[in-house]
Amino acid sequence: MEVYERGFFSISESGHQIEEEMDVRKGQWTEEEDSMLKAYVTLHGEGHWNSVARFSGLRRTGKSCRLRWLNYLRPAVRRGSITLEEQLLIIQLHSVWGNRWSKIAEHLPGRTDNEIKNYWRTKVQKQAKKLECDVNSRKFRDALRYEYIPRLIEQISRAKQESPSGQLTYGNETESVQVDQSLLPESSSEIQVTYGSTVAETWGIDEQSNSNGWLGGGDYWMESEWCEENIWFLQQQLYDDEDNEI
DNA sequence: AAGGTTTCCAACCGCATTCCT
DNA sequence: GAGGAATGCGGTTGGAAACCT
Repeated sequence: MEVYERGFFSISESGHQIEEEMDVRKGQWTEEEDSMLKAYVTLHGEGHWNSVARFSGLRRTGKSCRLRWLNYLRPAVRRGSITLEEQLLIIQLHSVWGNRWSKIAEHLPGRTDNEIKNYWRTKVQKQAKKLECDVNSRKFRDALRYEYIPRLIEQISRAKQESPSGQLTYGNETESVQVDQSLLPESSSEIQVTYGSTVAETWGIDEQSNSNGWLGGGDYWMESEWCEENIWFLQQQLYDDEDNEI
């Protein structure tokens, strides 16, 4: 069903402000609208979204056109599920910048702020809810630090070992990813997470993996050098992936 | 198979910031 | 510098798809 709403298009032309009232379309974009927008932006470039809305023939607001282009139609947009490296990077960057999604997105080539925000809300916040704590709480940060991140690193490492050529497969995807072994944590020190069993269950970690030496991985995840170094490294991985895809 | 529930993500909304005159 | 328009950002919502009973 098509949804239209009476609204104003407002653009400036030769220094004069022009306002025109017309029906504004809302809701899901059709293929036809997508190709109209794509064609217009390809021809005239990005920006001036109110003009795009007016002159492309689309009955959409400038805001809507911008969002559709940035989150979906832009050639650089990377589709598909978030990879392990990306998950790790998102968690790390979130610990640095909080909910500044666009800032985080800058470090994940091809990913949009919207996608990252959605990932955080649907995946990470869900885990916090299961643990009955706030995402910003100490308890949850520790759960990420001592349980989830080591597990992610372990998975990346395992995938690397299984596929020494650097070809990692996540679900249906095949990606060219190399993980620097030196960034992986040393064997476990003595740190114990008191609510261990609950957390382990929540993250889907079994007894075997709990005792394999990764969990409670000591101080490798401290806010300073490790973080910056690792963020840099993961970024390189992601940029490399992009190059390989071209 | 049907109906209910949950999950996921595209898109909207309002506010903040930047840009332009 | 002021004011208004354009753009950007983050929170939220709605609906389709997937999953469960």
